[in-house]
Amino acid sequence: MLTTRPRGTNDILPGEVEKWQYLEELARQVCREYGYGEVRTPVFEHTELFARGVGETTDIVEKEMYTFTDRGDRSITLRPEGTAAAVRAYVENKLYAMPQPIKLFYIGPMFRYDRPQAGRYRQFHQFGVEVFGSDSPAVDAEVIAMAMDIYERIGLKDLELHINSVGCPDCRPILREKLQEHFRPHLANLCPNCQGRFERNPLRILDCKNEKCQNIGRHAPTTLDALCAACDSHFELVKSYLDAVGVQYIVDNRLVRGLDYYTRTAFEIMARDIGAQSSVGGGGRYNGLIEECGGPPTPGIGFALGLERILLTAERQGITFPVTRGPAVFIATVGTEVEKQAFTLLQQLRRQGIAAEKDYLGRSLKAQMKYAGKLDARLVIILGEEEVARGVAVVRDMQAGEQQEVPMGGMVDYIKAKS
RNA sequence: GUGGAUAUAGCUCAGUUGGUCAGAGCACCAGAUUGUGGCUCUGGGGGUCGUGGGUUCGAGUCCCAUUAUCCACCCCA
Repeated sequence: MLTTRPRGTNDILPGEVEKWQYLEELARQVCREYGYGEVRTPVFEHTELFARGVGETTDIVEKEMYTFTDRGDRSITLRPEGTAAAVRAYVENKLYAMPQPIKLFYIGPMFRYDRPQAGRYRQFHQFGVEVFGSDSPAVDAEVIAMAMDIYERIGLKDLELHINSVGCPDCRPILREKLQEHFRPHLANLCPNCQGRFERNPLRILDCKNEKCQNIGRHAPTTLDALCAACDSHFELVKSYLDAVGVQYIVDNRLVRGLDYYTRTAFEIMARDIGAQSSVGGGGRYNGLIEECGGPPTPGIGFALGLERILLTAERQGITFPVTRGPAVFIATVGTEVEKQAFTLLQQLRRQGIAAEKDYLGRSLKAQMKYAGKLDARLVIILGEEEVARGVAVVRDMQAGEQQEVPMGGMVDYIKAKS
């Protein structure tokens, strides 16, 4: 155990971490353009926040949270998602008193106690945004378009955007009743899971993957059949805004997401070829959540993208990220006499903003050259006792395979000019 | 929480019906004119065969347990 990481977690090492940095920077850039400010909240919160915010009956709260009691006897939970904490921060810091809407983004680790499999980990990373304080369908469209924009800039292909409207507190009870009416005669034939959902949240029976449930639900009324006039027109406007900017979508009237807080717009983005866990992102509107969490009645909407799954999709699709290059300069030495000069030169170069490296294992010149090649250094400065005595050093261009003598006094300037 | 598969050098894997089976390729290190990389050649280091039991004269090779990984269910990112 001493040398194995906890189940479902990952080390991201040099070589891999550059992809993460690239992704994160891309997301931050898009946020700048769309006007979203970063919020950094704790990775743990009071358990109660998630129980109330995410929903007591969700799988996340019922069986997937990393919950523990701290030394002060408080129940603490490692955040399983980002929205609840963002809402808490909005309320606690009274951001509702600022000019609305408030547009935030976050990026960081989330924790869920699941059985790991392809694209699913116990510690995983999400990038997400939240907009508080506007119920405009244009905001729904902005948020969805932004997510799609990010995928597109990464270069992901063949993604499917599914959208739906799950109604509001006015129309959902009506749908709920209609659904129960439809499923009641077949109650005994539903899967055990859905039998429980019948009372708690009949909406969820609609997107159950169980074959029997799907058959029974085939002719059930869908979310869109019961929308009230306000929700219906909201949904129509969202679609028209998406149409206006050319965002392709599939209306999926069986899409019901697993978190209880969604109202009206719900959406999910799926990728092919990354296994069963095909969702690379999702989100929706949550007009009741902020009030539920103790804030003033405030509409909100957001999405979250799974970074591991994005990276997995990119890998499967053969998408390459900008590669990081090796050091501009490698300083090789011959003889112990020149070590100090090499070290001094190394630091001078670095202070000029030039990535420079040297050997620290006492390697032979041949081995140093080989090592420099492995590091993908562009130039190698060879400090030989003979040349140094004459005040010069050899600079070798590794790509061209050519080298020449350069006076030590002008070395930094020479390298600067070359790199 | 349920089911299936896998677990041999840093990596990818061979290892026949249990008896030189502890190997290969790559990687790493060193040499091939005692001051020069990328190709080639030669040599070298490195593994309690996931862990713990058991069967057997003898087990990577069979059995059980355990841990981990992978895949799927469930759920979601």
